[in-house]
Amino acid sequence: MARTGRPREFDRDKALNAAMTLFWAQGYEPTSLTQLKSCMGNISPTSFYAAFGSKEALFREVVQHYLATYGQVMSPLWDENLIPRDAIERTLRGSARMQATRTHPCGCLVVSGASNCSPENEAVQALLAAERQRTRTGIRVCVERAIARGELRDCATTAALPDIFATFFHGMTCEARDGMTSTHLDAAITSLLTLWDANALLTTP
Amino acid sequence: MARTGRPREFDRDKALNAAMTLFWAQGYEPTSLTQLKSCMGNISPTSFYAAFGSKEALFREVVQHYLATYGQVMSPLWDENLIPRDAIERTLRGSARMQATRTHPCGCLVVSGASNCSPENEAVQALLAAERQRTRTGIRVCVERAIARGELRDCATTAALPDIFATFFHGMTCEARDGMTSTHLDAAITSLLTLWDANALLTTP
DNA sequence: AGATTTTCATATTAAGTGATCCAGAAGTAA
DNA sequence: TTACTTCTGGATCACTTAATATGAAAATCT
Repeated sequence: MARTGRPREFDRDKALNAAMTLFWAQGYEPTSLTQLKSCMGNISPTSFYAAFGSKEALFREVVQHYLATYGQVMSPLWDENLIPRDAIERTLRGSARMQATRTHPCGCLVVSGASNCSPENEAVQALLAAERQRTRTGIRVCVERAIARGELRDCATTAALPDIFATFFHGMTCEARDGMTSTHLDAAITSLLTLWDANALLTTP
Repeated sequence: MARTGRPREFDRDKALNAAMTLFWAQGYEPTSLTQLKSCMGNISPTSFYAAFGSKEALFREVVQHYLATYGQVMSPLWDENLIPRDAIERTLRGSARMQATRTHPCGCLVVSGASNCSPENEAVQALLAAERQRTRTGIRVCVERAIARGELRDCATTAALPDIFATFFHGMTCEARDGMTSTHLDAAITSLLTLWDANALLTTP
């Protein structure tokens, strides 16, 4: 990108990662420019704005970076090569493990990154809301695919499965942040999936 | 309380309710004193501090008020006269209906009231975290009581039930705020409870 | 009445907010 | 070298934050 001129003295990727950690832990609004600049390597305001544009632009970049890395635990949802049940199980277990890992802030950035917002930052809130909606759609598509493939009965219980999984999925953020371990979440997922199996249809091998 | 002196010109209860609505919608930190004073009836800073002490003191009072009113949807959890399954079902359905009602902000204040916090407001965050822990305990006690009463099998699946219900319960806040209707939540609860029934023991009538 | 108590409106505080300006430093390109 | 581009540090911007100070207004109590 910058082929000429004075080279940047700080590592942009490291700074982005540090910002992600801070936003992840505190959320968008409570995180101040002062905190950000500090954790990004004591960079100056000028350097900050030259490199990232604004606080909101940085947050949007952080979200993209999060989705491309930690957020990939949800990629099974969109993998049509996987059996639907497998896709959902992998997503839930992968998210549980990721969200409860203590090497970074707990919970999911998309769920808790901008949950408290004043009216002037509605756009930031909407950004994450849209991403959550995408997840719900992915879950629903998986369940519908399972029904279409004859792996799941088409009944009232299975019709509610997408909402159950989505609610449980988003609830994990609260639990992980409150200290629930990956082991506990995993056990809960195991039990929750018996709800799927109780409505599964036998497929001839 | 105030028997003598100039009487207060604004309605303290109405002001508290208005503050609750604002905190409920935006969360603790993004809600400014200016917004609060405005929605509480354009009261002056002096009146505000005389009546409520500080922003944090007001929030604590708001939480108590919330627990004493809207938060009562969880009271079945502590009602030992109820059959455990009934206690949990009433709590879930009552919360779902309350959280999705549009006459006030969606979701649960205890879950979303201080989810984004800077370090200096950890105490506020801890206040709500403690309340959520109380809920988890209530759910767990219900399940354990059901097992002790012989209404639920004592197995791995039922051991995970408290965590499932708690995670789902806290997840409802995210769903309700994102627009999920009471009807959808209710249907999800119905299906989720089949997980209980699948592990229920027959009680001789 | 007059003393006391409490609330009110206005102005103001110090600190923090996100964001910009400017002069100089440190590179590349001719 | 000289011209050009980009980054850095520090000062500063206008604005908002939560919280106070001051003095007058409005009630009760003696």
